[in-house]
Amino acid sequence: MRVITWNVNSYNIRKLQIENLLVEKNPDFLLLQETKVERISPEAFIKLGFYTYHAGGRGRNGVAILSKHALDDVKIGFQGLDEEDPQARERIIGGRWKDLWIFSIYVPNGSPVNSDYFFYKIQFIYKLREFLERHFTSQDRIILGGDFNVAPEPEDVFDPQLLEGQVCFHERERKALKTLLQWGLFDTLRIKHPEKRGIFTWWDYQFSAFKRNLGMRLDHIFVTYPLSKILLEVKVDLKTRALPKPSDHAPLIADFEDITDR
DNA sequence: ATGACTGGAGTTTCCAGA
Repeated sequence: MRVITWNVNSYNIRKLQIENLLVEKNPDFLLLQETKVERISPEAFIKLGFYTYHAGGRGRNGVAILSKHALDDVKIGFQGLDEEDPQARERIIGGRWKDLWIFSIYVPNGSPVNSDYFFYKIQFIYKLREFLERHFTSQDRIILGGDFNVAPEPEDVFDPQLLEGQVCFHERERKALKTLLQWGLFDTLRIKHPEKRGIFTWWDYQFSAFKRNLGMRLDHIFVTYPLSKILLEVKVDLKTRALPKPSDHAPLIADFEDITDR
């Protein structure tokens, strides 16, 4: 079973790259963020053998799951946040296949640091933990994939001294993310690559950042314990980031043993 | 040379991204 998460930075611009990724990488689930559109027409993906689940808005945000398997109990937004903020409905979509729950998540960017938006970002992450507590236990099979807009550790940014206190690497953001993980989630990339530096999923469009590998690891596939035990490999798809007209994020790919009924 | 990017909205320049 293969899961890919990718912040596409505009569905319209990246549509062909998305189709190529489905064909070449053949995932069971492709989680998308920043579709920036209200609607995604499912026809092209049906032809490739994928169901489309999308929650988006005009011009920004937007999350989707392209799935080989029909999802039941599709959830959009979550209680405790979307009453206060309609945008939360464009930031999380999930569904169930057999006893597996899978979510595509786009955490707010939060810039600038210490603005209202920054604290909304922090609150979003804590509310996400409350959402998990309310609906699941850490023994359930759950995959949370997406753009979390937080680099968890100093190893996850190109220059921790330079970036300390900046958005996406601020102490408060990292603490919130740690609290989320402590509910019972495992960072799949670090299970397979515990010590490696310089593994990133986002590079600025400016400053030839990709070529110089000046990036951050902001996109994650987090899973509960039962899935961590059947994890096979995790890697960043650098080839897609190196294409002409790329997203500023690269796809992150996690492979698992096929799940069995239990 | 002291810059340098991309996408969307919507009309010529601003906002957001991270």
